[in-house]
Amino acid sequence: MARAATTTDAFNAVAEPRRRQILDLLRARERPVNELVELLGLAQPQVSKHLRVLREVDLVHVRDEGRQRMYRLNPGPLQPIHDWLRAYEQLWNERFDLMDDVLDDLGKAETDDGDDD
Amino acid sequence: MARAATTTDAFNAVAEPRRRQILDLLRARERPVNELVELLGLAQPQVSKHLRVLREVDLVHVRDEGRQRMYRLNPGPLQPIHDWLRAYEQLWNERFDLMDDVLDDLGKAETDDGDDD
DNA sequence: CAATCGTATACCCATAACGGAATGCGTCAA
DNA sequence: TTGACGCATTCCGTTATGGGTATACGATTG
Repeated sequence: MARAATTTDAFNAVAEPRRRQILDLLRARERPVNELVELLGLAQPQVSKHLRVLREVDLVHVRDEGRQRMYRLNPGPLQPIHDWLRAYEQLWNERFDLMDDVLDDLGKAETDDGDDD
Repeated sequence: MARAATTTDAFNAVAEPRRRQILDLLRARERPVNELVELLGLAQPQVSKHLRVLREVDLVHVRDEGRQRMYRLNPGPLQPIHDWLRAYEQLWNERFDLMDDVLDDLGKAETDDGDDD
């Protein structure tokens, strides 16, 4: 088996920096492929391919406008990532990092008061 | 070029579901590889390999305890992901999704009543 | 109608992931 | 010391990525 497809979910889709850039650019407003190509400094086919991935995980919506295709951000699928991170958020915000040192100490002290061994 | 290495950053490392599971398990407390193997139902080598990736992006710390290796969560590297998502968080919390429908309608109606074009 | 623009797709290549299986290596027990 | 345990590493095969380049396709223009 290989790595999970980039189109599996937002986690995989967003692991690619260029695709994050694209989403960042679309946060301001919808844009045609053309414009993304210039802003990213990538070749047009690569941009189209990244957009395809983003489309497949529903992170962007497309709208036909003449011969242009306007891409618009759809942030919804990012929410699961945020939800998953929520449980970790407190771990670095609080003083839980102090527990780091405590655990380290315990690890070194080990069987200080235990008669089990 | 291939996909960026899983050890490039936390984004890539946590794109893999199993690795997210491992982190979830380590959130409760530090655990030996052994225990993760049982809880995940994976073969031991695969778990060790996932742990290697997590180590390389510094999402876990290891501590030697006899012939066991205790793995402990280090949530810090997750923060950049959270930071990146912060800009999007408001987009799904607010009523911005209403704008979705409006824009969709505009896209379909297009030049229905507009002589702009 | 032909020519051109804006995009998407097809193809090629180099790279590496992930799982499986075998093995290496340090630690502890008898 | 020999053997068992806990874990890491190596090799294998399959799969798909992401960039490059060429091309196909619909829409607009002349």
